[in-house]
Amino acid sequence: MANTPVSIREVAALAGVSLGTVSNVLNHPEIVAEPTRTRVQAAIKQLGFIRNESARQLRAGRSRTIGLVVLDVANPFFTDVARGVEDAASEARLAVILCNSDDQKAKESRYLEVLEEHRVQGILITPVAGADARLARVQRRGTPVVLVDSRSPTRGQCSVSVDDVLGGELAVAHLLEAGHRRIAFVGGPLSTRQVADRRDGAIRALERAGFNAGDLHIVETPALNVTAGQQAGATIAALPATDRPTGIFCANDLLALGVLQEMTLHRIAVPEDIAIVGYDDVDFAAAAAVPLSSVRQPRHQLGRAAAQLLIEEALGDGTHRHRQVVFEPDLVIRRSSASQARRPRRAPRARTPAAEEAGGSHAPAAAG
Amino acid sequence: MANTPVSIREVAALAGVSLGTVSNVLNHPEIVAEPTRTRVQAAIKQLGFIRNESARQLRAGRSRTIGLVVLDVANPFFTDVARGVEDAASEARLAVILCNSDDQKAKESRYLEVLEEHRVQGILITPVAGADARLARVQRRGTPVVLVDSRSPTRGQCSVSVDDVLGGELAVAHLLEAGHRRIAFVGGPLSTRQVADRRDGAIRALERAGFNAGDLHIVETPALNVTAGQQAGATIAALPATDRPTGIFCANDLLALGVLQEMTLHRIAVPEDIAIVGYDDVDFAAAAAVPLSSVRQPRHQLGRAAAQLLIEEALGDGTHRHRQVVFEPDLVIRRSSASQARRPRRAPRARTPAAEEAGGSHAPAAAG
DNA sequence: AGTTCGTGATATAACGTTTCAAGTCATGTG
DNA sequence: CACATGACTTGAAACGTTATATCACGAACT
Repeated sequence: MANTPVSIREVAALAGVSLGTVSNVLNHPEIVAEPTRTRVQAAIKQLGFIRNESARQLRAGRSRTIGLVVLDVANPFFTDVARGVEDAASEARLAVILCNSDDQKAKESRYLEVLEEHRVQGILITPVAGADARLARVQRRGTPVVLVDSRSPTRGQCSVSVDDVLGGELAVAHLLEAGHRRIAFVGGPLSTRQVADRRDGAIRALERAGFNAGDLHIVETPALNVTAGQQAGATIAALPATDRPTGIFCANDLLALGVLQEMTLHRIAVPEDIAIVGYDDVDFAAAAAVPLSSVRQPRHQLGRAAAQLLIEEALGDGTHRHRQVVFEPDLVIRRSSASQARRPRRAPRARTPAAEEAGGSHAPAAAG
Repeated sequence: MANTPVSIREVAALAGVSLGTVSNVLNHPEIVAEPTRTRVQAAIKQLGFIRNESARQLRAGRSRTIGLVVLDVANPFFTDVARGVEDAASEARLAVILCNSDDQKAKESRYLEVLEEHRVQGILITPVAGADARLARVQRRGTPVVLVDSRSPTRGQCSVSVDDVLGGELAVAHLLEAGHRRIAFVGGPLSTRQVADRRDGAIRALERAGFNAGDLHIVETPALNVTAGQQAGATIAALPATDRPTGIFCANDLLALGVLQEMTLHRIAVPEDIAIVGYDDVDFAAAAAVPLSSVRQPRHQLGRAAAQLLIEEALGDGTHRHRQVVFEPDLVIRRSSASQARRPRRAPRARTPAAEEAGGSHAPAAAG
């Protein structure tokens, strides 16, 4: 059954040439005479010869693969990044080994080892917090590293990331422009870089509009999921209508959907009473009961750019300079934050009757 | 910068032993004397030696990796499968090369080639339709193949799948038990094996309950997404209330969410007027406006089992027999199909007032 | 005819590891 | 004291490929 794979040598024997010639047919077909070439190719086909990549790599010193280490393969953010990486890699005829660190230092470390052993061209990684020393060692040994969705503190490597501060600013500037004056930020834990950045962006937007940082009503959540959003939503709904924020910026879409559901439950109309903006623009955002405005990150591009930087560093002419690429997110406006002036056509039917009942207090009171 | 990686030879020189001894420290540490071993290990550490996996593989004949080829990395079904595969693989100290065929024959073919060139231990694949011959060739050349979420027609390889017929039967049996008599199936295209199987399961449930196949109201959709669900929902909502099905089984959760939204839009209460059951139990099912009942597939287990079969075939003692493993899905009952008898506590607040208006016709008329 | 090219094909030496037969050397035995 | 016995260690031969230097040979020149 498990017949030993055919080697270049057997192909050579069948074609009646030396094994060097077969190698040439494989790698430099133009230098071998036409009749010989076809004869060799026929032999390859007949025997079902498949190159042994290990032997090839051993000779070449490095493999034709790159490693991608993400925190969670199940997260759509990373799957989109992975596709971007894969696109760029396959253009350069490189294969991608996708590794899932699960945000665990031990798993990350194990995978870095595996990737180094495979002599990958380079490693793209969203590192687990505090794994800098480990990465520096990998790099020192000669494997290029590019950080994905995190920035290098030392500038000792390339990185690609998205400007989360700008994302937060876009979201809140949009809410302010729509006339909202009492604005809340829902998200947490605030120790997460992304969450903190988005909050800072929200504050920046407020300050640019003449408000103070203290005017942002912050509802910190323990996590970034729907349940946490529901809890935050309940907290907000419990506020007296006169104090309640009229615009909510959530640190991600799952939170936003939780908040949205809780608003519906408490008969607070979205967007009439409260406008909501999420973050990430997940597939479901557009398909939610009230289509969700959201800050979209160029995830695919992020992966592609990261791979390109890596390829430039690994295969380039040695003139490579480390770069920190920062992408700009953009805001996708949907019904959840549609300004009252231009209500979407379907609204009268789409709105729950609850919205009609509570729908009187449209114009949000100015709040400082 | 890109210093050449240190080899076993340099380690040997530093430790003052032969390179064979270093290899033994690496692979059979128990046979080398304690002082020598520690000396070698110190040298390894000092030089930052990393095994060259290519050289190792070249010697060993096969690599320590397995390939996983999926139709779509962004699909949560496959990401969960991938995690299962990864779990089982890492237990066997194997790395996983994850490839995304994007349902394209050419990409699949290219990746199979790459995996064969890497001399992977074996390949786990959800094949693109009609790629059987290609796979057979791979197998003939000695690389074990295990089919994931599809069954082997020839029984020439192992396969793992989930019983979609049973899933459909569970869903519809549940609706029947809750007293529904007019039942619809929403899904398509019916040429997809999974969709057809789920429909057949629905029919089986009906027949077992004494109905005919023709009693199933089939709404075929062009795709399995939210938009298609909304369209199907609109079609159903347009039916006169007396003819309208009271129980809907959707071929996946996205469709179900679309249907759910459309019901809300038309003020048809879920589950009071119409019960909905989806398929896949995606993350969002539990978090939907009305938490969605759904048929859950053991996705993680599917991947794990597939990897285990492959490992058994590739590394086993040669007594391997091909097996077709079929998992059983199970039904997760949530509010979207809660029987009227035991309404959840929150319902009175959660239901839209529309539900009250149309809520009179609870008891569905028997239909055949 | 002898020389020089040029075109193709060949033989050979790596690449870094693992394995295995063969070697060394102290220790205990007859 | 010679010798067998272990316990380690060593050296050399693979594994399959690619690159490089070499070689054969006919054509085109002196």
